[in-house]
Formats: sequence, C-alpha cells, structure tokens
Amino acid sequence: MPDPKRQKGPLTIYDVASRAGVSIASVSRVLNGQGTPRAATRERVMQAVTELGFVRDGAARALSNGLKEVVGVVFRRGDETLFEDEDESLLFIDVINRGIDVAAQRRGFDVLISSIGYNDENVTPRVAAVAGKADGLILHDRMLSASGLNRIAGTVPVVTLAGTPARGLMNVRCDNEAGMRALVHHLVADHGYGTVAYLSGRTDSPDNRARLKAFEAEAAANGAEAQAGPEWHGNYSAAGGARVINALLDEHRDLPRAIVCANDQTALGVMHALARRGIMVPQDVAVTGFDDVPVARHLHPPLTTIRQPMQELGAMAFDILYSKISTGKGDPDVVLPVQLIIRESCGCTSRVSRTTAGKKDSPVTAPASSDGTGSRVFGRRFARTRHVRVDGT
Amino acid sequence: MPDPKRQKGPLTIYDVASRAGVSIASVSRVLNGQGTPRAATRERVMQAVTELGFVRDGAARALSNGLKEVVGVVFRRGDETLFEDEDESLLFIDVINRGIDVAAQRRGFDVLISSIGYNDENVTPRVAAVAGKADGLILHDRMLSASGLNRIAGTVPVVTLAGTPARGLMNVRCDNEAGMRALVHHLVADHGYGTVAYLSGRTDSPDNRARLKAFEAEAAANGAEAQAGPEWHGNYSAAGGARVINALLDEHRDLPRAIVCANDQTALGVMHALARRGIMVPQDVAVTGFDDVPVARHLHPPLTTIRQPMQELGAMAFDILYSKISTGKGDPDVVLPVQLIIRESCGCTSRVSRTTAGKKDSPVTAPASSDGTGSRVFGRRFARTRHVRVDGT
DNA sequence: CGCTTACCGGTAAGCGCTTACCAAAAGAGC
DNA sequence: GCTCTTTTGGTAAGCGCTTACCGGTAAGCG
Repeated sequence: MPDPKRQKGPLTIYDVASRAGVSIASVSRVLNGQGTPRAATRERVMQAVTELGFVRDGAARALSNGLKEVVGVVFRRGDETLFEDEDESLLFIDVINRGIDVAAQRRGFDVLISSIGYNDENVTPRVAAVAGKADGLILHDRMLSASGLNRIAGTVPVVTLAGTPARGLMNVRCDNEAGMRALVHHLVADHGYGTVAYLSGRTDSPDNRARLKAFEAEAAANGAEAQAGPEWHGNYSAAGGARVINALLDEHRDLPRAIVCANDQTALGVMHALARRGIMVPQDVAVTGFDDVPVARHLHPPLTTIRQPMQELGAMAFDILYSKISTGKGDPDVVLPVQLIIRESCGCTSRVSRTTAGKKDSPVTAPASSDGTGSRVFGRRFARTRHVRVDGT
Repeated sequence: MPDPKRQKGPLTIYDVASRAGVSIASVSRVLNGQGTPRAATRERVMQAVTELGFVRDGAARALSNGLKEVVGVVFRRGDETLFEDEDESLLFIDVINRGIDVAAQRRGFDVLISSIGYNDENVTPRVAAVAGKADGLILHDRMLSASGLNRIAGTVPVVTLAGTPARGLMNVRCDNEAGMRALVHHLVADHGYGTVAYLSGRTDSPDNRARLKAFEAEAAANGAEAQAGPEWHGNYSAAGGARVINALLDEHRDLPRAIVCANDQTALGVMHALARRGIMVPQDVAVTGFDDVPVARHLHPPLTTIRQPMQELGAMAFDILYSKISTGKGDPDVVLPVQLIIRESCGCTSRVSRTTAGKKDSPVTAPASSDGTGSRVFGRRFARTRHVRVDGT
C-alpha cells in the first residue's frame, strides 16, 4: 500500500534510502545482490521498498548498466484492413513469439513486440526505433532489405527467422526440405497418388520457395505428376486457398489427387472450399498442410501436416541472441528438424478409439536433410521414430 | 552500410555530430523535429545518420524525456508444460494483444509483452519489473491481488482487462451480460429448446461469473430448465470441454437440448467429443460458443457464438492508458458491446450459397445492458441490426 | 552596407541508477 | 578494552540524450 504522504514526483532510490535510514549505495547493493549487506540492512531496505511501492526505473538501469533486458521482435501484420477479420496467419507468428517469450523469461528479459503493416512504407525507421529500445532483435520473415538489415545489425545483434543465412547475421529456420520430402513421399509412395499439386504461399517467401523446390524434387523422384503453376499461387491465407480452389472449379478443371498446401491456413481454406462444392476429403482429393497449428487436429478430417517446432524455433532464436548479447558469440545458422504428422486428410484411416480419448496422431520424423551448408540440427526431442502418441484433447 | 572504420563503442550523437560537422544540439534538433533547422543542416545530419547507421538509445531518451514510449502487457500462459501442445487459450489473448499493438503503433509506442506461468509464485516482482520498463501497464485477466494491483498502480497507470472496475484503476471489458442474454434468448425463445446447460470456464474468472449469472437469469426469464452444476465445470480449454462431455456420457446422463459453452475453445472440445460419440450437432444437441475466435466459422457445423470485439478491446485499453499517460485522465470503466453471430451449431440453417463464396453469418446486435453502474458503451460500429454480411473466407 | 532575423555552436544541467572509492563505524575475537 | 575485520555512508562519475541559454555567425532586407 503506497504511503499517502509521499512526494509528488516518482519515487527514486533516494526516497527509499531516507525511508529506510540507509544510504543509496546500500539500497542499490540490496536490490542488486552485490556485496554482502547485513541482514538487518536488507530487511529495512526491503520493507521501505514495499511500504513505498518502489519500482526501479528500467530506463535508468539500462542506461547505467548498458543492458536493457529487452529483446525486440518485429513482424508483419496480415494487412492494413486493421479491424476486419484478419484471422489468418496470426496463429503461426504468435506461437513463435510465445516461444521467444518463454525463453526470455528464463533470463529475466522481456519481449518488445512491434508489428508492421504489409503496406507500410518506412519499415527501416520503425525497426530502428525498436532496436533502440532493445538489446537485440528477432525479425520474422523478410522484414528488411539486405542493406536495411545490415544497418540495423551494426547496432544490435539480429536473428532472422525462416530467412536465408547471411553474413553478419544469425538465422534460425526449420528443415523445410526434409519435411516436404517426407510429406510428398508419403502421398506418392505410400498412398500411390499419381498427381499432386502445390498450393503455394506468398511467392516471395524463402520458406515458400524452399518448400516448392523440395515438393518438385520429391514428386519427380517418385514419378508423380507435379502441378504448381500460377493458378496454384496462394498467399498463406485461408482465403487465398479457397480462392484458388474456387477458381479452378469454376473453370471445370480436374483437380489433382492430392493438394499439398504451403501451410495449414491454406489447407483450412482449401478444405472449406472443397466441402462447399461437395468434394470429399480425402476420398476425392487428399489435402495436407504445413506447420501443424493447434486447430489442425480439430478439422474434419483431421489434417495431415508437417509439424514445425514453432515454440522451439522462437526459444532457439532467443537463446542464440542472448548468447550473442552476453558473450559476443552466437550460432549463425540453426536448422531445426520437423515432423510428419499423419492424421486423416491424406487418406490414412484414423487410429482413434471410438470410446475413450486416447491414441491418435502418428508422428514420423523427417530425416534431417544434409544440405551441405554445414548447418547444425538441434533438438533430438523431435527425433522420435514412427510411433503412436497420446493426444492432448 | 555502416562505416567500417568506426570506433569500437556504440555510436552516440557525438559521433553523428562530428561526422556531420555540426553540434550535438543540432543533431538532436533534427532528430526530434524541434526548432527549425536549416535544410542544409538537416541534410548533413540525416546523411551522417544513415552513413553511420546510427540509432538513438531508447533508454537514454526515456531517461531524459521521462517517457519510454512503451506499454507493458502481462498475461498468464496456459500452464507450465512449456513445450507441450499448449494449444488452448492463446488465440484469445493474442488477438487482444494485436489490438493493443496496432493502437500503440499509432502513437509511436511499442508493446512489452510478458507472460507468467499459472503456477508462478512471485507474480508481483515480475509485474513490477515490467512496470519499470514501461509507461503504463495493461493486465489481462486477474493477474494480481488487489494489494499487489494497488502497489503497481501507484507507480504507473494500469488498465485491467475483463476484470472488475476498481477505484484507482481503469478497466475495459465486454458486455458479457447482454451477449449471454441474446444467446440464451435465441436458443430458448427462437429455437424453443427447453433444457440448456452452461459449460463453465474457470470458476474464479469474473468473465465466467458474469456469463453464468446472465445465463441463469435469461433461462429463467424464458422458462427453460438451466443446468450448471459442478459436473459442468470446464476451464476455458477444449480439453476441459471434452472432459465434461465424456464424463457425462460415461455416466449415461441425458444431455440437455443445448449446451452453452463459456468460450469457443470449450465449444470446440465439446463438438469434438460429441462427434466421437456419434452425437449430431445441432440435430441432437445444439452447441454455442463465446468469443468468435477466427476458426469458429470453419468448424462443422460453423459455430454460433458471441463475437467480442477483441481487437477493439485491446485498442481501447491502449487508448485510455495513453490518455492517462499523456493527460492524466482516463476513463475508469469502459464496456464494449458484443454481437450475436448466428451460424449453424445452434440449429439455424445455413444461408450459404452453394456455388459461390458469399453471404453468410448473421450478426445480431445484443442490446447493451444498462447495468446501472454508469459505465459507458463505446463502438457504434458494432451496433448493426440483424442483417446478412459477406464473410471473408 | 548596415541592419534585423533567423539559425547554430558550445556548454551545462539533469533524468535515475550503478558502482568505485575511501573514510568511518560497527561488529567479532581475544 | 583493544585490535582486526566486515559493512556502511558519503561522494562522485558516468551511462546517452534532451533542452535551455546565449553569444556568435550567416542569411535576408532595404
């Protein structure tokens, strides 16, 4: 309970010191655990702190210590239709951010979030403003041009997510290639589907390019016909997926036997559009996703997809950033393994017991791709081989 | 591109000044738009800034200005099983945070996020740490005891979300009462269901209590049998909803004609559990949600629910906080109106055209409850009367 | 060319905290 | 009671930036 008769201005350690009858040096020592203050001194300081409701000013601490204990995270918002249903895409980013946050907590850091609209022009100043308030930066997706990136990276350490490794920066990504290969292999080799299409994400996204490349390579390797022309260009959103399907059907085009979507959001829109037209999944067309967002398992049919360790991605990004901040060294290129999650939308039958909540979802580890770049693969906990696990729901 | 031959330490305005051949005062004037620097001066300063890749230190600015341009947001994470599928609940909070972020951007503020685990003990110090790094705080849910809240509120302005208004604090919430009334009225009066149950959220949540109370009142007012005993206690999660249904069915209990869930997550789990047991929604049992999370429309059947203007909730929270920070005055109790979204899970038939993406979802404005507390209702944009709107997907 | 009006440079104080320093005081041990 | 060891108080500098002040210099004008 704050003392009613306290002065007007904000509290400082001087107020605490005089209240406790000690010097500011002692207050600081107690608060920072430096030196070995006597128990009695500590007591009096702590009591004064609680009585006054004192909170140290972070800016002053940061200035004095040269450490803000803040990491900045910058990403792009869906689009500029601010308050419309902007449903899409936010799941993915938020899960990663949650991972960053959890890892940051462990080090006493907090996370400074800043989103930027897709049509926003002055990106660099905005990122710079965040950089000035943080000890390091984590950048989602492609936020900046290479030159803008370099400018910022000269100021604070920067980790990019799902980008391409660049000199002077650090990057964390998931093993898109291995995941896509495992997925296509399952569809073509296991199910025997002869035609597969890739419904793309935004075409300028590095993730999308990597997935497309692996898709085509694996389809070719297994002798399946691969479709991925401009008519299959989505944008990572459910609306984009639905639009592609509706356009194809409106033109009375034959659909391929399986549609590999660039992400789960897209698959969601695709399945919705197909259902409206009375096309059965997976009987008529199989559909797969990529990401394994939480709702993927709740769709009908439950979505076969690639699970990316999104929380771990965020946590790893923070950890290497922290390492860079505190020691000056940080791993410049980390690749995390992904997992094939077989549910029902690919054509597999459910292993769900009908009477009790129980076994479901078959995770299959995608073998890490050796891409010859010397990237390291972390996270053995994701390296489980084909077995059944208990589902949380 | 950073100059290679720059000194070791971080750049300061002194470096910029000497590079541009002007004084630090001029640099500061240019950077802050104070005074009226000559065009030539501005040019040279800006050029030096970009050449050097200079970024002003936020901590020093904050210390000098007494303004950090940061708002803190604190909330609780699902639970401490950090890297397990923590699916649930994160949607809701993240949408609100997005609203905060968007509103903050408009004022040049950034958002400092800090989550706290449910089993975390020392909450107050954690919140205090965030408070020290921010100009104001937005607290989700019930984060602190009244005394802890007061202690923090003595330091920085605080806005609580969906809590109960308290003196000295500001609060923003949605009109739970009106929403629940509209929902129950629709089920009982429009559909004629004689038995309805309320599958609760966490029982200590103010939102949950408000919804329960309105549920019982409206059911009674319309002569329906209301069930809401301990066997109907959920916890806002899909798993919780499924657990309740499974337990009831395992005991061979008759289900009510309609199940009103405390939130969409719960409804999701309920529908999933019912589907497993072969119970048809809405033919056998109607199910409704609360929140209108993005995926609600993609469920089968699409979920009838109450839309809370979650982004606006966040934006409003920021706006009153900003007002308090900058002017010292802020509205202490804001109530936002909600909207009944009729889809199919209540038993209504879809108005969806089968051949084109198009009209869907009937929003019906819930009349704002006059609760006699003098609270004001904002947001006329939600006050649309019954009509059909185009769905985004 | 002399005058008024910009604008600018240099300087200094101060934001709240940390930390080093040293002298002074309090405790411990005999 | 007298050393010998902690622990403390007072002081000061400094983190990087903003801003006020004011004498000086450059531009604008008649």
